[in-house]
Amino acid sequence: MISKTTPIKSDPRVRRTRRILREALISLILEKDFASISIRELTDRADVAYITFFRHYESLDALLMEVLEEGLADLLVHIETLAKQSDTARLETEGRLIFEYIQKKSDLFRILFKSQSVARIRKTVLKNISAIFQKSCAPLQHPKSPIPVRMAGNHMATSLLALIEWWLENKMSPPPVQMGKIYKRLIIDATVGAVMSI
Amino acid sequence: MISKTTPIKSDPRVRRTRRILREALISLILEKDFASISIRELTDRADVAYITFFRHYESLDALLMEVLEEGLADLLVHIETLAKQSDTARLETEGRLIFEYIQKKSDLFRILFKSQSVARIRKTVLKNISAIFQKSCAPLQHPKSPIPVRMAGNHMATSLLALIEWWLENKMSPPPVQMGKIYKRLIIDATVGAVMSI
DNA sequence: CCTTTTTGTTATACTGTATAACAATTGTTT
DNA sequence: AAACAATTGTTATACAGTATAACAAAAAGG
Repeated sequence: MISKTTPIKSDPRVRRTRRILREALISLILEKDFASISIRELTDRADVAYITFFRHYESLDALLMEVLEEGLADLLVHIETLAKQSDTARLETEGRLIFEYIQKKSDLFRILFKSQSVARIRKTVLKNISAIFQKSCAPLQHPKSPIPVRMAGNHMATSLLALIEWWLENKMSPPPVQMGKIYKRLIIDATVGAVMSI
Repeated sequence: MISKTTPIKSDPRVRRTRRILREALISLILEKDFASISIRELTDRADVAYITFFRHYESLDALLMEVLEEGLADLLVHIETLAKQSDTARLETEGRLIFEYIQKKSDLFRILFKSQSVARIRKTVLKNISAIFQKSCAPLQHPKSPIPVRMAGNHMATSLLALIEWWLENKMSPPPVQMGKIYKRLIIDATVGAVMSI
């Protein structure tokens, strides 16, 4: 039996099968809703035996998780470097880089927002982003502010994800340059302003 | 056969059955995840014949929809009266009323946020709230603002829902009075400020 | 009290998940 | 190149959950 928790295997057959299954799921999920996809449908698309799926993944959810985690990991890196900026010009540039990155991997982000069944994964991403913002927000906080730091972090994180989702639904317009500016004003400046005063 | 699209029926047996099914779903959904609830489980809990469910609803989704729509309708009314306010004092009071209302119907809102399968319903609620904010935001908008009105409305709506969700997860603390103030500053003032300038 | 409607009981078809046993194929090692 | 090990494919089967049909029992309304 193959370990279902260890995706890294030296056997080329295993790597091939897992890759084919991932690709098949992505192609299916961009066509129809995740909840309506069956394992049989997936293995047919992947041209792989039905039972082979179970030899690698516990469920479709687990496969989807692998697909998303694979691609979403470095979004956090982008946001982290961005959150550390305090210089206005650099803040806008880093904001632009985020939206350019999303543009490049838009298929993946569409899946993250479209699928109704990835709420759990989305929540994990949210928690990570929120933690990053909290760190950069804490020193700016007014000591008597009525807004808790955790709340401010959550506000910025959810706002960013919502902005990204809105942008994807609107055919990625306006372009990243302008989105960088909007991001700075609507999320960073606005929240920091609300948090700095009493 | 009973019409599945007309919930209002004079027959007391029908009203009773539908009410029992709604209550059974609520009690189940507060115990476990919606996705893991089967129709058999529901009818057992409701002490109703299995087939009776299909005589009234097309799917568990449809039943959940009815449960949520029933209770969420007047949240929109609250938000609408709130969005029309421009007076600072009244804005905070109306904000407080929203969170007091959520406190009263917290079970319902927990379901809205908890269930992974209600993304569609949540999206409908979001669209409605967004439309309300857009209307009240449009006249304040600077003509040369880089932020589209639809984006601002979406930002305020998602922020409000995220704030409510965060609040429920944090045992409804701080109390509604303070949440009203936070709402005003973090969502209304911050967004209006971002939208008014160039 | 009699008719209509709803609900319950039982049986059945169907879809999708999950696993087992064994054959066929592919990769690795000597 | 041959031998061995691991993976994949084929076929069969058990099982849970959805969905419907036919008929009996119960409840509602005139």
